[in-house]
Amino acid sequence: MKPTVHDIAKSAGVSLATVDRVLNDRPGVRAVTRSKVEEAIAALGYVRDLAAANLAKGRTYSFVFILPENDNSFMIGLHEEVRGAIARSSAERTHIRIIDVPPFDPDALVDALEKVLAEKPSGVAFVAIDAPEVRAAVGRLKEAGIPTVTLVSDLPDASRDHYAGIDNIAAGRTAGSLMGRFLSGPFLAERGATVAVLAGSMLVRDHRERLEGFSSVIGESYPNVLILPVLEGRDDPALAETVVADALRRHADIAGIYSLGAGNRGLIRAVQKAGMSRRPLVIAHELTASTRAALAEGVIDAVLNQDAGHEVRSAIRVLKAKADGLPVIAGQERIRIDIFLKDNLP
Amino acid sequence: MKPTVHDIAKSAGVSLATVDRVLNDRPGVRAVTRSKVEEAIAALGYVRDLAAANLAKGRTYSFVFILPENDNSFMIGLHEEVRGAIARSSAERTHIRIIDVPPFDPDALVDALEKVLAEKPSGVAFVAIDAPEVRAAVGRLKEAGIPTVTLVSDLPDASRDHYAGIDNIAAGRTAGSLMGRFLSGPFLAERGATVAVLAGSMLVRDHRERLEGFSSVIGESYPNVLILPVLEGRDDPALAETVVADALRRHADIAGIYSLGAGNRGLIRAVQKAGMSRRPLVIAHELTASTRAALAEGVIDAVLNQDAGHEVRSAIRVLKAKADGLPVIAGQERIRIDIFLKDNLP
DNA sequence: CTGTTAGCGCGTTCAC
DNA sequence: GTGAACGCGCTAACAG
Repeated sequence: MKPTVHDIAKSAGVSLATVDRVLNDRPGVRAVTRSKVEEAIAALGYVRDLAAANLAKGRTYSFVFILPENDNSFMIGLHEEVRGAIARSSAERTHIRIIDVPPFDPDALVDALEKVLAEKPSGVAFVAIDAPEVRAAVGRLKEAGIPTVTLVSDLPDASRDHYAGIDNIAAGRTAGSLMGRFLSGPFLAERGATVAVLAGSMLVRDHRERLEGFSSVIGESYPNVLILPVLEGRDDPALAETVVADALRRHADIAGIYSLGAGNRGLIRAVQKAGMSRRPLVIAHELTASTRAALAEGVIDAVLNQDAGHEVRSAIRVLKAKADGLPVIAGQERIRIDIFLKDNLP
Repeated sequence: MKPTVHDIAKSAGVSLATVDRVLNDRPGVRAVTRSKVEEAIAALGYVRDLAAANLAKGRTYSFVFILPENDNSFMIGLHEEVRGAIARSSAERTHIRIIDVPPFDPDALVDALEKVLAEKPSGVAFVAIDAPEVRAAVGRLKEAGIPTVTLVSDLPDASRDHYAGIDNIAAGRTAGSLMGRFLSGPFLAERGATVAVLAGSMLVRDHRERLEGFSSVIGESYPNVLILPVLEGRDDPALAETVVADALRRHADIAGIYSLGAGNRGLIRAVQKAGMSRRPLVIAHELTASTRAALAEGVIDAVLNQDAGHEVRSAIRVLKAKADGLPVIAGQERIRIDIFLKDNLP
């Protein structure tokens, strides 16, 4: 039988209340008594039953997700995953709330973080914007003892407790590797090839990192590949279509396109309309309805993906663990860079 | 406040015991009373607190994992993951036990399943062998109301409740696609290329399925690629080395190797020793210490992987859910076909 | 058929 | 400082 507080009390010759004070290290216990209890705990190999403890405390975890009200498919999917978690949370003793903030707006994010701080929830998850004010706000949360998790986009050197997202440099490198290898045959040979990169904005950290990874692999391993100046589509389908169409017109020799941001609907349309004799090789991020269809049709050749559902569930698990002062299972919380070809679509 | 059994009892004008009988649909309640209670439950939107219920019941889930005592890295890793789960399970009210069985031995597996059936655990996970006796044994477990999950290798048309593993046909197709695209440049062009396939044994279903997927993609999309007769290495490094070395000697033009089973240490040695002017393109399964090193060094070009940790955790979650009659989160239980290049190694 | 009562393992008053 | 007693939400005896 697993030892309980009763066993400890008996073994240490004290009462339940004293054991409890030691367990939750509350004041009002003499050092001698305390160590007696601690010995008993160690000797019996006691592990506290968290479920029973939470029941007795009537504890309920309250988590807040701060999400940008972006209207690209990925962010919409992320919202949905959080809503799914909310729907399920009735069964677990967990309350989750979403706060929407305007995208790419550090001040709005800081405002939201401040409001959250006042509520003193059990934990906060948010899509970070890489700005000093944001880091300062996170610091205040940490001081208040509120666990924080960054979601999708990280806040380096900050005091967040965990990052639930992919390694964007590695993602960019992976894209570069695939691009280089896939191009090797039909285009590269001896002549070299030209590649376009479509980003949302170079102001966002994850986009910068992906570009960095991509460029470095191309530079190291595929010197015959020329990368054109980055196109910025602001994660907006309409704008993306325009800039891609324009680029395809001006550079008839574009052999590949790496889309490292969102707004892929526009990219897909531009490629389809271009009606080139030989389609460029396209590698994009995030598996959505449109990228999935394009992959199946052969308009896109590979999709790198981060599993939003995994990110949300992971954030919740980590926040709960941090709130309880428990360790996490590292392997379970590592967000993979999924690579999808048309052959391994889920 | 979340409604409790007390609220229902009051609202329905009955006692706690009656509410409990209805909730766990136990006999001894008049239909009228029952429906009164059910109405109250629906009206109040009651959801039972599983943690409290388990506490009261003193319930502890007991799960059994039946694993082949194979000594390849993947199976060893799988064992480790289960042991990790066992280590963690002290905190949760869960008991997990491992039964080792000789590999590729249907009778031994059936024996183990029978023994397990006698114990009446809360659930069973096992690496299936595709044989009628095994299916029959699983049927008996189902009749006894014991949830079953197949692990890594499935049992089609059987009454297992869930399969925690990858889609091996899709994995084979993915390998085929990568092989075709990666080869397109340096070799294929117009001349065509020769590819070798190394399997463990064609008697195992997952190996057969991978080959099937691989061959069909090559056949459909890369008619210039010639697949040599399958080499069987019995998942044994020494034998694998022999057969691969032999194949490389006899076919100087081998441009690619797809290793769809285990024993990759041997394959890697053979390729390294061959000292060919131009190394064949190698795609293998399962990320282990040796395949990881080979990937980093460029001896292997891509590794398809199934996350053993995910499979084990998923199996446990599913077994628990089935034992409680609860639904699972489909997205969380889908085992991905991970693709690793040297750039996205975890 | 139905209700009463005593716990499950733990946290929290209150007295002592 | 320390201990006894009650309750969290639920189940499991045992009465009636």
